[in-house]
Amino acid sequence: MAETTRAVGHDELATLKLLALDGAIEGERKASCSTIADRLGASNQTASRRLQGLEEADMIDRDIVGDGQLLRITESGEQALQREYADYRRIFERSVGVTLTGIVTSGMGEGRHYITLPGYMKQFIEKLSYEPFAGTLNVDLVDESVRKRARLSAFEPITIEGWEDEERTYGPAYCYPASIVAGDSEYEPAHVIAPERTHHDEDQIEVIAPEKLRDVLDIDDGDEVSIHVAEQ
Amino acid sequence: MAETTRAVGHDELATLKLLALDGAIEGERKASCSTIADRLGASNQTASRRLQGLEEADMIDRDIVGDGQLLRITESGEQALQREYADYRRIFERSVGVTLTGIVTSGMGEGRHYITLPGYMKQFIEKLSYEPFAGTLNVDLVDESVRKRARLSAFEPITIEGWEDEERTYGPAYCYPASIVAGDSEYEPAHVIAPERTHHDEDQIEVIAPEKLRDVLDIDDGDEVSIHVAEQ
DNA sequence: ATTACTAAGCACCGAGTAA
DNA sequence: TTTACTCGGTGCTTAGTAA
Repeated sequence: MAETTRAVGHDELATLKLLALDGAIEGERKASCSTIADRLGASNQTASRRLQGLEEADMIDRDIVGDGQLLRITESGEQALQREYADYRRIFERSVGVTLTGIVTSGMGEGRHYITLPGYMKQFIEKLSYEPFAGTLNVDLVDESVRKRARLSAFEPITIEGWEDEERTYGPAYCYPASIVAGDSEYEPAHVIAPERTHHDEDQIEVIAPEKLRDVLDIDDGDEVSIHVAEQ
Repeated sequence: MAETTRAVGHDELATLKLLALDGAIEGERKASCSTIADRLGASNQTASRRLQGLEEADMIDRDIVGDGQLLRITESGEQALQREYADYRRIFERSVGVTLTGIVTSGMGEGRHYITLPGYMKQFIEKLSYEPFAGTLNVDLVDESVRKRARLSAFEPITIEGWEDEERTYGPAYCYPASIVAGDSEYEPAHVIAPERTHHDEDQIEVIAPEKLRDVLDIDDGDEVSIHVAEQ
């Protein structure tokens, strides 16, 4: 396991939130310590240290360019903000689950190949308490859900460890408990499965379950399904 | 104007969030410094100080009862949390406006009386840039919107000052710019108007506009309307 | 103009203690 | 048990300075 990243304090998190409000999640943003200091109500030395701290904690990437710096929030920075967001949603909303919507589609059969590998399958049985059907349900997320998908990073996933054989290494994956709704039918248990290293703005999602979801839910390519990932 | 309350630091805000997660917005919650200290990852002296600070800042009410304390988040405490929540919504959602839904209803004609008083009317014309129709549209909010209504407190309102004549005093009110949707019609400009001191869980809302909304939107008692309060 | 180092001051933290 | 005070020690903040 890699060295766990240095934790950030609440002051640093507030600085990170400020950068996020400027759009530093979507891409690089130019800023200077003094402008940040003004908005924080602190000295620019403090702003400088906050940014250094966030960089040390791997929450931002920085390029110092003479008349300021180019800042970008990293994936773990976004996750920290998503966790905060989830807290506030839990405070002010009834439920904090995430419901993702999309269209059933045919993947390239990769999912089937990977999940049936013994190195993964053994962990599924142990950690998910069922033996998954040998295939994944691929779902093309609608635009709104592509964005909502990032909320998953605020949840505590079930971690499937990576492993390796003589030929190559197989990366870790995260599983999120979910229920799948299609029309009037709902199926549980199921899990959203995602590789540890996921691209930003991923527009597809894969689901595993003990049975063949296409059969038990009577769905096929082009049908709409909802994937409800439960709180905790 | 009353003495503006002492500002809270980010550490204190995090403590307030913790209490909110325990449900201290809805009602009184029992807690002790040591349990809070554990969850904060700090000493109970620090927890004690945080609670003192939050009380000083008028964000919580406390009753110390020997084997702990009874804590309740005040309205300004909830507002501070709503402002944070609004920040995170702005980061992760496309829009941070609030859309409230409800049913048109007949008020008791109080609104009409108050808004036509010269002490208020003069300010409306000056601050809203229109002369309101002499009456308010009363809307009974649906349950979900009763809760969402609290989000308004995160927005910057247009403040209508209170005043007094020989007989009595008239309290201040807040106006929030809004557009009103009924069926396929949308009307703008309009403002949600709320007295400064509002009860928790208020289930009705009043709207003013330059024209008689019942006429221009062709609505009557029992019709559903949406009130979109814009960002900023 | 930047960022960031160093050093002085001060505010915060937590142990001990009292009520 | 509690909460909250006092009091050292420490670490954070800011001013000044360098690059």
